[in-house]
Amino acid sequence: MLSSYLSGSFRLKTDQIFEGLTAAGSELLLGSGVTHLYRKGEIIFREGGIPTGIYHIKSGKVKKYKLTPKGREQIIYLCSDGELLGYHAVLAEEHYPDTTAALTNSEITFFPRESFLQALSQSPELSNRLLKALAHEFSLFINTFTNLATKTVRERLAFNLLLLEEKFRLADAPIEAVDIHLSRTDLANMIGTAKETLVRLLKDFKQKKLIQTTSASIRILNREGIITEANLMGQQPAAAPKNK
Amino acid sequence: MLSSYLSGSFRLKTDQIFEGLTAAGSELLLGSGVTHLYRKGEIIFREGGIPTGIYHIKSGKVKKYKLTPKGREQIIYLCSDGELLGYHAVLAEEHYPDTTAALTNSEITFFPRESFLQALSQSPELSNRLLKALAHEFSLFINTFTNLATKTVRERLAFNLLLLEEKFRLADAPIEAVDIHLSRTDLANMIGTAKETLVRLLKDFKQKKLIQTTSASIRILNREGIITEANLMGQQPAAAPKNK
DNA sequence: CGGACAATTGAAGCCGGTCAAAACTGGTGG
DNA sequence: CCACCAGTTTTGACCGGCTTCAATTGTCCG
Repeated sequence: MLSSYLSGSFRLKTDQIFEGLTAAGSELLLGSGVTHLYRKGEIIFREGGIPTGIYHIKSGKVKKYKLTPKGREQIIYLCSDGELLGYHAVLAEEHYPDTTAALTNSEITFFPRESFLQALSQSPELSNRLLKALAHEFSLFINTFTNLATKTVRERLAFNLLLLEEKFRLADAPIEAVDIHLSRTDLANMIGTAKETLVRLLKDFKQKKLIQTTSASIRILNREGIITEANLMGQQPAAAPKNK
Repeated sequence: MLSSYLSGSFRLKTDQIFEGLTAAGSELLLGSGVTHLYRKGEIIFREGGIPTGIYHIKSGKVKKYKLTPKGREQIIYLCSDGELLGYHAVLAEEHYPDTTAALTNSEITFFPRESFLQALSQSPELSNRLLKALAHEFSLFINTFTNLATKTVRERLAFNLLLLEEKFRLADAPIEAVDIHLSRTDLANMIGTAKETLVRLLKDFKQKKLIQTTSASIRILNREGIITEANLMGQQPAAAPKNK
């Protein structure tokens, strides 16, 4: 149950999408990439824009978000190195549905639309991998969606801290030493709440010794406690269906 | 702006996914289908189940939902005739992320997993269509997600009424005579609120002559009014960026 | 050492959830 | 055809989680 929520849900399966592709088209694709450095805060593409290609994060972290009519950012997803960006819009032949901006300085490779589509047409394997990745993303997103719809802010915060811990964990680092490095505003916009509410909840978790905070980062001290707060399995007796 | 929210967002692009496919595999696929009648309320597949194939709705309507720990249903999407079900899980090679149940008596054709995958491997066109459909679904879902995260219940209700009006519109019927036929509970679970809240808002809309209700259906009387309630574009002056 | 921005705290009020009861509806059988 | 029952819808009352506005404190850099 719990594992089904957490496992794998911190990263999309786009990591190795280009790896080991054999068809001719994929070489063409890989050769056509241009790498560019984006500075922290820089926008990579904008909602409503016409997609001209896809992006691959070599290093760094970016946020995908949508601007609400009221001017708030709703963060939809955090991408980190290895992941692919902007291919939905190319595939769907639609404008970008969201905006992407760098959270940290990031190295990102751009592949032109045509090369991508050509590679796709010549490599059934690439096509299959993308299908699988998209379908997988979907089930993750459904989870996020349901959480948002049915959980309290406190529960969502706890849950997101667990996900973020995975996402900010360095390849070799022990899980005990993961610093979640994200501004209060961004974290609030991820969870879908106001900054102030977020701060108060963090304070509460801190007082309960569940986490440790500085203005720049958050670290989980008591994972079990956070899992309890996230209330991932509801609190009704696990195996007792109602009367009927 | 408005059109970008509404147009096309009432139905996924899976309608004609099987139409006009030429490759050998697709004939095999189509031949392998078995049609079955599901009665209102019947469950087609369950969250956590192993996907054994995909479903195609010949007639009727179904809801996709996730059961929350507290036992509530969060409805993720309504599917109507022509749409495809359950292919995400097959493609991702994962268990079903949600449950699907018939809202009305429905005729649904089942295609076994193997036939589907074989057709996919033999028909690049099918593969492309699925990619496009999935990518499109994504942008729709991002919209729904953002709405949920940032809008009030009242706004979400108004917005969903507009979408539902499209979905319940019969092929030839004028838009003025569309009856949205959905229980209060289902509608509440779609919007992500309590039945009682929903009822009170409907009452309010009714008093303002925006809609007309019976216990079994809802009809929009004043579309402009509902659009206003949905507040799709925020209310700040359209073209006046702040001071800076 | 300021200055600007981010984080925190305080206070007030409303939106929306929950519980409980009443009214209504559609379907059934006498 | 009517009375009845089960399930759904509607209404009422109450409360608590969150949002908002406003002011204070903290932090990072040039």
